[in-house]
Amino acid sequence: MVKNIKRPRGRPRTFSEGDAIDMATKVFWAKGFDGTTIDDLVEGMGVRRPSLYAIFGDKSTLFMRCLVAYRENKGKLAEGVLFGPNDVHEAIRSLLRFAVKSATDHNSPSGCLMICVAPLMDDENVRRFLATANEETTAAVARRLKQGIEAKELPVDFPCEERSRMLLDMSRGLVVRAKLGVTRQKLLDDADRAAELILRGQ
Amino acid sequence: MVKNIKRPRGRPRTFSEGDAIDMATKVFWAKGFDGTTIDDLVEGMGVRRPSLYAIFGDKSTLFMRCLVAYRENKGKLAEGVLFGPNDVHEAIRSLLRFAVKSATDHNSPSGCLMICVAPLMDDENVRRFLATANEETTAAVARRLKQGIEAKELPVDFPCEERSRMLLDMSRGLVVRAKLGVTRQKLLDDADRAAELILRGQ
DNA sequence: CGAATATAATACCATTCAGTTCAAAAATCC
DNA sequence: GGATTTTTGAACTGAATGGTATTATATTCG
Repeated sequence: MVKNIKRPRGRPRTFSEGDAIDMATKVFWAKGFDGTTIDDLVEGMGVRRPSLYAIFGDKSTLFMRCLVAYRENKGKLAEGVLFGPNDVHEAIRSLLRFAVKSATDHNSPSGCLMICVAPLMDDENVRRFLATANEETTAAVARRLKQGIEAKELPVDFPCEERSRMLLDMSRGLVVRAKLGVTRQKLLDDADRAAELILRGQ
Repeated sequence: MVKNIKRPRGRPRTFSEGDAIDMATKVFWAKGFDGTTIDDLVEGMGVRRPSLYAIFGDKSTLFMRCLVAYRENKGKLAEGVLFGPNDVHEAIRSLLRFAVKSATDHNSPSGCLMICVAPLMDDENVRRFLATANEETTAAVARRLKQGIEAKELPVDFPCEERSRMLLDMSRGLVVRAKLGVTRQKLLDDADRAAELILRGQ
């Protein structure tokens, strides 16, 4: 029963909506919002101008969709790493390494859409989204650290909230350096040392 | 002898070159390179279009001048803090606090030109400048940490280079959060804790 | 097959943009 | 005072940009 998806009425699309969003994301990620033209998007997404406007709305609306999809993708992967089977030390180390790998992946632009691109935008929706995402991510990392306390992997007085903020600040710093062209290997080494310091304090 | 500055030949300028660069810097800092139009600069700098082009060159050239001036200004201030009369712990703490204060100053845009704006630019000169600045700043902080070892304020085996990179990554994270709208007070508290952790490992 | 529907493809439009031209104005030099 | 120099001020230009209108094409439904 593969043919369960009933074809819609009119002429079929030549692209998948999800793929198009992913491609648009890469364009914005590489060039920034203001640096991206509609023609860049048309070329990058493989979607013609009128279809682009009809299906995704204007440039700001499209960016917002990209941002939401980006956070969902990266968030799921990060959560998998953070709440996987590893102990807390390995989980945190892997989280920082994941940030570095994502920011230095040669199959996508360097840096991070939510750190290097979106914060510069003059858009209330974007601002709110980023602020909320920051709070939620901080809370998630803090939750994982608390689990580490419960598992006796961290001292009972470990300052989870504070160290969670530090971890995320650290990852932002590593990601910005990735954007500056520092190599993946150097950043991965620094990520390991940062995890070590933040968790064990040495 | 105040009148020692001989007036140049033609019609006098209605602006100071240095002030104009400072104002242009604020415009780029707030809106990003691609988000800034020449009209924004004309309005922000108080310099008319033809004068702007005649004196400062095109938009990219002007940006580069702003970037150099920005680094010189902030760099001098940061150096004063870092190599001032304080012990190494206070110096490092003050350095992080300086970054936070600069990124949350209500008299200038939030964030940092060299962290939030310039890395996004597709310009080889800018890239080289940022990479060099990063290396030089890392080296300067490491030098200050080594002085701390010599002054017996840090253990002899203190990993100066590594911790210097961590400190700067941390400051980048704090600055990005400033751009997201986190309050100065919260960031200052986190800066204090970060300095504590990075220097004393707890 | 013919009507209906949805996308593709092309061309178009008004606006904005980076950068320029040129006459008028304000100063110094001789 | 007249020539010279430099900036100002306003208007101009060609290209690029965000967004749209229109027609052609591919598909389903009856």
